Amino acid sequence: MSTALASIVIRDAPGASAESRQRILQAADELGYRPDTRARMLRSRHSRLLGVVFGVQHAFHGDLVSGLYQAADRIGYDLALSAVTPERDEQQAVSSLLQDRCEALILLGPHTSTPYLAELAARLPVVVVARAVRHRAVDVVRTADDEGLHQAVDHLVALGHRDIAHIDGGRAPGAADRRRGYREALRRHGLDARTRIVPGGLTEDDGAAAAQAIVGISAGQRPTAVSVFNDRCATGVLDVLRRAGLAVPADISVVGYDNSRLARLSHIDLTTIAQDTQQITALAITRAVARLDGAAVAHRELVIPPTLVVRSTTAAPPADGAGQRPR
Amino acid sequence: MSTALASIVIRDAPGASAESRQRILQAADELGYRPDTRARMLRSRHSRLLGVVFGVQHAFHGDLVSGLYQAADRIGYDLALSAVTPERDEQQAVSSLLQDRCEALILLGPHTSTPYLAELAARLPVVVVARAVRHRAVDVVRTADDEGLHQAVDHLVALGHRDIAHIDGGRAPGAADRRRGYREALRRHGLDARTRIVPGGLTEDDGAAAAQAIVGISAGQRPTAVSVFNDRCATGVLDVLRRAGLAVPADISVVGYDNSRLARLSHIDLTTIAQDTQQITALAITRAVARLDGAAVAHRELVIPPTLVVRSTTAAPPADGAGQRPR
DNA sequence: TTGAAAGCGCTAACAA
DNA sequence: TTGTTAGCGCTTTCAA
Repeated sequence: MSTALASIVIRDAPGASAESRQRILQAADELGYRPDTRARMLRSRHSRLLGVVFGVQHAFHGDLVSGLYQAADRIGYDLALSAVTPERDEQQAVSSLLQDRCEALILLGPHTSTPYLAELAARLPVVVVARAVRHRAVDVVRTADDEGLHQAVDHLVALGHRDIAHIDGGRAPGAADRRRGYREALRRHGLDARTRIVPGGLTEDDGAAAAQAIVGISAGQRPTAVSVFNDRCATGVLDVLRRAGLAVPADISVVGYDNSRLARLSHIDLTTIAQDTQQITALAITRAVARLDGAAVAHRELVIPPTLVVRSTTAAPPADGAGQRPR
Repeated sequence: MSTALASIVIRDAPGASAESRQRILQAADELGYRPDTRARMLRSRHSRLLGVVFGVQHAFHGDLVSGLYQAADRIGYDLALSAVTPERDEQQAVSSLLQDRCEALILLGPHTSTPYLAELAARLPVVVVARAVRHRAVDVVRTADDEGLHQAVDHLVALGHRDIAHIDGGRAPGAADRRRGYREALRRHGLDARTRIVPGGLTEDDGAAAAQAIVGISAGQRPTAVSVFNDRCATGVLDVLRRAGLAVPADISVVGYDNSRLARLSHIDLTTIAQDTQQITALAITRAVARLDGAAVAHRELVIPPTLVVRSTTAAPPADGAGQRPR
């Protein structure tokens, strides 16, 4: 039995008889043989390894990573994870993946500059997830965030709300699109004049601060509904509103964004906009592999529609119209 | 210039003149040379790579991963991350790391059986973090969880509480020790008779359910303080208590565990027991490397004392002694 | 269908 | 201090 023949069998490649196959497989099993990934990669210039950069603190990235593992597994690719932490920035995370000889990079909600991403994309295929990037060399898979806010606003308007505020995400990936979606939706409903954007952010604390501002508004002037940048921020909002004695949704409705595990918790039970993580992750993997295979790609940017998930933080505005005219 | 000389310079190994050093470094820079980690590992039988298995949904694991990166970086080791997700179990996570030819494994709060861990430890050094494992081949770095609950109970007793319940973590890593610590501390204060353990778990939902049970107790019988398995579970508890109209800490005090980012949020501001993640991660890395170097190890298990962090969810019990006698 | 031989990019041992 | 040589464990020709 030559090593070459063994190689064929182990890789499940064509060109070995059924008999040899069985014998080699059995021997391998007895010896506890494990192919050495490094040697294999060294020789075959083809690692079947996709690098993923994610934020270790982001619950939503966790959901994406789960989906990526599944999608990669289905087509026989492996994932190399590299975390962004408070002390480890995206460039460090990327550079460790490059050393691992990944074939392509998948970046979750990266904050790095477009020029840097472009430079990276010149070296290997780069797929950015959950953030818009305007550069012809960078592939993007993201949710139609403007559409998400249309749905949120439409839902609230259908419930009877006229005074809807938006707590935004500042410079976070996706924030600009969501802000724009909010503005457009209000305009479509002829509510432009009531546009109110409250500075927020990604975290619970950002939401808490924004909610303080809203609580500070006199009852007659206060919005009857708030759409919030993301679920995490929305939980901060919920907490502050309730502690200030405002009932949700009786006094004020709240809509989140992401449909993260947080939103699904029974005691939070947040109405939110769900990003289709299964599809997003599947497309990200497919796209990365398509680039590796040199396949032609029709659309550089894949924009996935989100869906509204109604839970218990939205309802009709107070019957006395507390939010619309002074009592 | 031979490749061997170049190798010496690139690795920053002794044995090259300052002049060659500079010339080679400059040439490498111009060519955009990056050493191929795989080839390097293949040759040197020594990957300087430590495998880490973590739960992608665990905020606390995120903190640990951050610390591990820092500690590994300091001694020139790299980390290979492998996530446990709802669809990817620990064994899968481990086996992908083995293929990557990691030199040692660091497992964060693993749920796998001791026999499996032992089998693993027979192949390469295994350091388990944040869970007790009784096996001579497996190293452990963990917090003195019983001590943590002593501190929580001591703090509450010092504030004047006599009726203190514990919402436990079931079969989660560390839960048994915390339960025991709670029991011991009550006994030490002569409060054995008031021992009350409420079934809980790791998640917000588990906490919410446990809190419902507490809310259901008639006011006179209700504990005036609760220590909770972890911060995540405690946030569920807080939410349900407050919604039921119980003020925290005025009516009831709550202590969490972990000092995770969650506890530090301004609107939660949870009194909690801090695990020393910096020290735990540093020791985990040190220990793994010590095993690789074949160093003698005095104590297989490193148990780190936690510290109490007092925030705003604990205070003296209600003046009317509502929790101690029927009104 | 099988085996022999070459070599992926690097490092280690040795010789010059 | 530098260069030569061999080989890590695998895959890939190519010839038998």
